Amino acid sequence: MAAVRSRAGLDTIPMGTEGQDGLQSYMQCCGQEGVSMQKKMNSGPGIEWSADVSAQQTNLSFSHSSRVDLPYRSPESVEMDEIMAAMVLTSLSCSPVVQSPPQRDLLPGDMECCGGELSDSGSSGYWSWDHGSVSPAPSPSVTEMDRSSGQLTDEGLHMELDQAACEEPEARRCKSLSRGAYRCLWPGCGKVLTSRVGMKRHIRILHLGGGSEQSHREEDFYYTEISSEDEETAPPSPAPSFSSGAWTSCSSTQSQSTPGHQDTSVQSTPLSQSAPSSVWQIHTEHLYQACAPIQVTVSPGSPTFCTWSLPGGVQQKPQIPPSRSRSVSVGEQWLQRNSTPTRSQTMSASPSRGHCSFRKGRGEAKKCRKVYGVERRDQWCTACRWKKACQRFPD
DNA sequence: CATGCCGGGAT
DNA sequence: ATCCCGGCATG
Repeated sequence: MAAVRSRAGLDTIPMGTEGQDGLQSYMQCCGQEGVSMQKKMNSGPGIEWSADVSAQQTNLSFSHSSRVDLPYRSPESVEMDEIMAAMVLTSLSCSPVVQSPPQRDLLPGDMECCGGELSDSGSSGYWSWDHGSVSPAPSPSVTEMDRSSGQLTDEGLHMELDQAACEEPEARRCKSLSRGAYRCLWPGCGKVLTSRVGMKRHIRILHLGGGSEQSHREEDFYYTEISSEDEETAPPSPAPSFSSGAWTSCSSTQSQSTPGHQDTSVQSTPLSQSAPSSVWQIHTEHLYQACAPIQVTVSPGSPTFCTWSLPGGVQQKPQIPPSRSRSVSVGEQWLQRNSTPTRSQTMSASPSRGHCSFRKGRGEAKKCRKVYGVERRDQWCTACRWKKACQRFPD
């Protein structure tokens, strides 16, 4: 979500109000483009530069994306002049080679650890069962970002994530919301730390050489945040996903084919996985439909894809009261071995439960009403009593 | 018209 | 979640 928002929202604009934070990343990401920018702003002879502006801005918004939501704000606000000065400084000292490379990377580590959190995010409603992996809607945005921001270069990212993870509480706080890493942009450095403070210190000591007041501010301009908040929503496992993009996000390396193609392919192979979910959903919509017969059929009946365990919700209650007459049990048995399998498969074919309300013509099977008659309505199956599709004598 | 059951409301 | 019913489709 955040990614999407930020993508569109050109968060870089409000740099004046954001202070250093906004600016810093702005610069880092833009590399030499920053130069053109500042030149222009300084009311220079911008003819030569003006051409860049548009392109630059687009780039900007992209690379900068993940910063927006950072709760962390540098307390001090900086004057425009100061910012400009810093920009010049940075742009001059940084070679394009160093700046251009990795803009935003996927941290494999981060991706792994996000699985747990998601798994329990079950919610009410139909998809309660595997929600964690299905729901992460934001994932598509990740995909887009990846594509748009060029290649994923992991160089250096792996370096200090572990050690730095325990650096500063403050950084932790930030991390909790936007698990970011910070990459040093100093020419030839590229060091990555997970803590902002740590990164500052790194820059101050190693690159700025000392702890002068001046450098205190400047270090902000020499690192960029590599946010991984995007990835954290990506499903770690090959879970079924109906929203295109989820798979892409967690398989940036394995999925080489074009996105367009994937959409279709999802229907074939992954469908085998995703389909059941829809089946569950459909069958559980009304408990009376998900009762004994269907239950029995679905879980063991389709070994192909139903290896997963059913959630408690699907466990049906003993639907048929003990007081059932003989004919009742017969009907159920018949039902169990006949209709249900066909039914479930048919339904699974339709991915969306939405309007699969094709009314099958009136079946030949006698329903409870006919069998027992209205006068013995209490012997009907619950579905029939509720004027639902008869579950005892399905068609 | 009788029947089957979807869609939706009530609790 | 459970129960019920209006109303439509079908034969």
